[in-house]
Amino acid sequence: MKVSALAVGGMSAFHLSVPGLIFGEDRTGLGLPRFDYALTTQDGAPVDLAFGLGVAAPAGVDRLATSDIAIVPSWRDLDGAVAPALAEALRAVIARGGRVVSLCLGTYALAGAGLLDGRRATTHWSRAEHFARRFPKVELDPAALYVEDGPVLTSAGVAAGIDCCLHLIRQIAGEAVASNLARHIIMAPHRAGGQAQFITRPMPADARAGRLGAALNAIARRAAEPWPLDQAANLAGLTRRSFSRHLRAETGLSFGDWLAEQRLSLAREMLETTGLPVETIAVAAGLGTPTNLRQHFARAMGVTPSAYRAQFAA
DNA sequence: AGGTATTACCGCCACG
DNA sequence: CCCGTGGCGGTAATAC
Repeated sequence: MKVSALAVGGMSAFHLSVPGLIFGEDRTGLGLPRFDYALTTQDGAPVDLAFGLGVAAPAGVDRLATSDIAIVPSWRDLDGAVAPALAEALRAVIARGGRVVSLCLGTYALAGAGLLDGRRATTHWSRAEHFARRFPKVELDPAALYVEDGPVLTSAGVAAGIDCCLHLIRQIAGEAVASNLARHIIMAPHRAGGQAQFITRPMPADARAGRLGAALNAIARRAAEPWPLDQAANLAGLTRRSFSRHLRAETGLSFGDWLAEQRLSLAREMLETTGLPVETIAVAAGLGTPTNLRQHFARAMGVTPSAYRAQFAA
């Protein structure tokens, strides 16, 4: 699978590193496929990034155009037009059945290329107002971590960009592999796209640090069991009020939503890797009844469990 | 597909 | 005073 990221002059190397972290390194040991990953620039010439870093030997837009996944990790000229060659390359990716992904301000490039007209998208919150004014035809969701609409996937700040790339990995290689990779790069197991750009900590240090993090890990590991709020709070050594508050500050979610997310993750994994009936999976994932499972699936994923299974198998 | 019982959520405020 | 905490309780959501 061919994956390319576009570097533009003056951008931060940090943004540009995100796709490389996910697609550029050999992660076959974690169950990922081997990606053919490369950096590109618009004219194929080297560019200088911010802070004295640079890209020495990039490929050109033709490489971008023929990729399965084309990623634009940032963008600099927020008021200028997108070069026709780049716009054409991005459109070509979609025309060939590939996917175009933006991180952070990269959404400007996709919008400028006309890829987002009539579609839902997100970008960094600090530019939401400006973006909305410039691209009124784009349905901007300034609060989301990432938004998927057809072949186009857009995301918020850098940390959300990692969530977004993990989302791609989940679609490519499945829930188990994606969680594995998330653990490996010390991210929270996975944050759903819909919520919470405005959390206090973009890189959730809940990764095994602190009482809250430790408790959440323990609960996530046994998410299928019943977890009354008081019991969960107790495990963290907090009152229910403080527990709820900290959890929201950390993840942007209420405990109920957070727990449902963990259970959905279990359910997805079982749908992907087993042939068990939906009823069994609902019980085994802690979601109780198939009706309940279907409801959560519809809300979070927009598909029924069986459709998800079929889609994943394909 | 609707009704009910249970639980969670979160604004508010007093406290240290 | 500032700020995190913990309890209260009306309202909302959830599960079945």
